[in-house]
Amino acid sequence: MPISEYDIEVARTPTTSDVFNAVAEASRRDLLDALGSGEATVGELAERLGLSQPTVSKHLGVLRAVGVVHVRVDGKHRWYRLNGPALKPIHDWVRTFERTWNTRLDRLDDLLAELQAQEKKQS
Amino acid sequence: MPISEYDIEVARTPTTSDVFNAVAEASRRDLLDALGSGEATVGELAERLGLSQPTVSKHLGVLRAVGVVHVRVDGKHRWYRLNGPALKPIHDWVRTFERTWNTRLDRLDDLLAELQAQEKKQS
DNA sequence: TTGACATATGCCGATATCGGAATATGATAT
DNA sequence: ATATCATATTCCGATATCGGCATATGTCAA
Repeated sequence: MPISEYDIEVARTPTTSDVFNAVAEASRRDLLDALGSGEATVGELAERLGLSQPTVSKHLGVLRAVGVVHVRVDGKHRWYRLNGPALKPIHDWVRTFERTWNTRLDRLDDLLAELQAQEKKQS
Repeated sequence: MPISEYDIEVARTPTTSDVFNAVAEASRRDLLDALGSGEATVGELAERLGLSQPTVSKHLGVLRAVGVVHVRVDGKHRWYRLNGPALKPIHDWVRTFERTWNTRLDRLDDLLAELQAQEKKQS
């Protein structure tokens, strides 16, 4: 009996369904961290993180599917770069729980400390 | 040939391995959102979210395993409550990318808006 | 003790994951 | 045209997921 394409069974949620799932894997978080310092090539990332090339390509594929990285093709190289804003949904969600570990004043402290650090840098 | 207990194969990362994995599932995020307004019972949560009782119990089990919820036993009821600080690792990680979508001034705006909202509430 | 209620647990089928190995695709240089 | 380098894709085995359903555990009340 042919299975209808209409009744899809959702067992595990695909990693490409949203950013939360994509980022659940530690290696993928490592990749994003590595891309924080700028564009990088698949080979570079593989060496830096000690992962095989296919593994890195696959992980980048997932990250690309949810839009958290972009690619720039350059000859036989592919430069991957971070697309931070795609992570905002996570930030926004977790932020609603911030009050449970931080008071408003704590956050003000954080902000001031940061401004000071910035001032130092620019002087 | 008997398989040694020492060579465990890690295919998919278990949802109980860390908070990131636990929170990857949308239903579990919904549960945490629901618990944001205070303690709740398994039955209450099941009805509020339109999930079956076993499903809720299992999800809460995962959330409890990573410490993001705590339980209080009360007769035949079990009151689950949020343990926000367990979400901090997520916040801390995603925060390092905040600069990619928010400028310092944007965040100052956010803070001020929040303080105003708070003032309104207390007046 | 028996029964009703609240929750946890076990088993199942369908499915998706992850890394490894092999191979395909694609671009550049000779 | 061919060899080489960089990356993507496919197939595989082992494993974990998720919801449904049935059932076990545990608590209170009559």
